[in-house]
Amino acid sequence: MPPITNKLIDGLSEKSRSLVLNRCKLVSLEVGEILCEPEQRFLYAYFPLSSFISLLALLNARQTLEMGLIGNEGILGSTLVLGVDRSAMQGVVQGAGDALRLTVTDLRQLLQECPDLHRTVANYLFVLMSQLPRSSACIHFHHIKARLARWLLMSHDRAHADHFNITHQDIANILGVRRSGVTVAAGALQKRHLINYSRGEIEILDRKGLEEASCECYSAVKSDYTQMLG
Amino acid sequence: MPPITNKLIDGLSEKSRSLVLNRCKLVSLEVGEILCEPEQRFLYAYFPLSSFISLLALLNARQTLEMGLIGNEGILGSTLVLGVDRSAMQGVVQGAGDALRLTVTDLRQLLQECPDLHRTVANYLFVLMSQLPRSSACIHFHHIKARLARWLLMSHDRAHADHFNITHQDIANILGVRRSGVTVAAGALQKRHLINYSRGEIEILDRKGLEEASCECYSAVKSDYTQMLG
DNA sequence: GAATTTCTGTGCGCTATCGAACTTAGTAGT
DNA sequence: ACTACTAAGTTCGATAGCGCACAGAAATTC
Repeated sequence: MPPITNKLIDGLSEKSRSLVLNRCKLVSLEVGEILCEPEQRFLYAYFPLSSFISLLALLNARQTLEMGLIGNEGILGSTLVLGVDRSAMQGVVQGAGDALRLTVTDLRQLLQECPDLHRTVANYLFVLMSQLPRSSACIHFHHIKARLARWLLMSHDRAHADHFNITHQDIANILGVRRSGVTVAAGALQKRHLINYSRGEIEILDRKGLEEASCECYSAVKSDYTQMLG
Repeated sequence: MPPITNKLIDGLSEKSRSLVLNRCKLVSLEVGEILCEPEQRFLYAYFPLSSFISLLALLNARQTLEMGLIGNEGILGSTLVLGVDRSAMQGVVQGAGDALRLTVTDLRQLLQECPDLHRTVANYLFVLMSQLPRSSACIHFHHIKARLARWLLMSHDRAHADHFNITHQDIANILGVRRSGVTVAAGALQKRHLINYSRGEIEILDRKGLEEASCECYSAVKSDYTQMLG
């Protein structure tokens, strides 16, 4: 199995890539670690490798909603291309694993030094914000089962493994629904042998089937991404 | 009554302001005019004056959702600071009136020439995208009546008048609900003497009352804006 | 191995909203 | 003045998801 790299970094010129990698520190992220808080300044940017990060909108303690996922196809902290070192959402580690960490000041400097890095991060930010309207519409118009299937597919892509750990309660916070609503939806997917789970461990059995159970939003967002970032 | 100006332009240095205004053309926008389509390139950016513009997420012909409003506090086309001349959403004129129009190429050049314009538009784009998670959560968790009250307040701010024109059907498309759902919600607000309407003309009678009927999202977004852009 | 905590399954009544239809009331056209 | 149209009011059954509560099952702690 080849080592997992970050696709944004992979796409850079050799020169930029080495400049970036020189400033990066390999860190290992734990599930639940909070990397940035809405409205507040952040100190580090992260290029996920095997880890992935969830972007949550927090309305209050009980009402939360995931607006995006960042895996090794992206970067947490892309708002720095706008010169803003604040995040609009909470960034919390959803999948444990490695990431490359940069300080905000280093990334600021690199964005000036490497035009291709600037271009890449700007494009990524645009893709990320383009997803938000789609996510909103999906959350509003689509049913829990379809949304759950979509979320499982997105996580599967970023987890680089057929199984990952998360409880129904955590999924409920991500989808903005009741825990028992997730149990019912997940039970339906399991009955169809699309997934398998027990006590916080989910296994993906049938991607094709999940894609059918999911709304079109999964493939729509995915093709948006490839169109913009190859 | 003083003439309505654009606040982003007002905040620029004299030099930048005149550079910008030299490239602008005063245009008058009609309700329903479509200024940009999702995914597609746009040719002009707009600084609304007395007009205002709705940003719609289009899931399909029947399912639409407003994600933001741009009045004289903003600009349509802010993604150009990312070097991207595509919009993530559909921009459609919601309030008739004037706007200052710029070509994409002119704005591109101005963003390079005027650092303060670049800073301003970058900040505005950040505020705009910060609103999206809040809007999503609001759409998902809050009731139609509160969302309608919020929308009326936001439109009132940008219409610079106590009455404006829109039908229940159009509001339904904005809120992503049935037309008759809007009728019921609007009827309740009218019964409380907060608004008055008939056949596509809405009058705001009691702002304070509307603020109470609305969710906290109205004031939250407003204070976000002033914090970032003064 | 007993006690406690965490995760999951399930049931029940409730409510906001839906989809669809039909009615009433203004407005505009000729 | 008659017609046609568009906007708004209202009803009705259906339903997805809610809030809440409780119970079983697996893991963890002591």
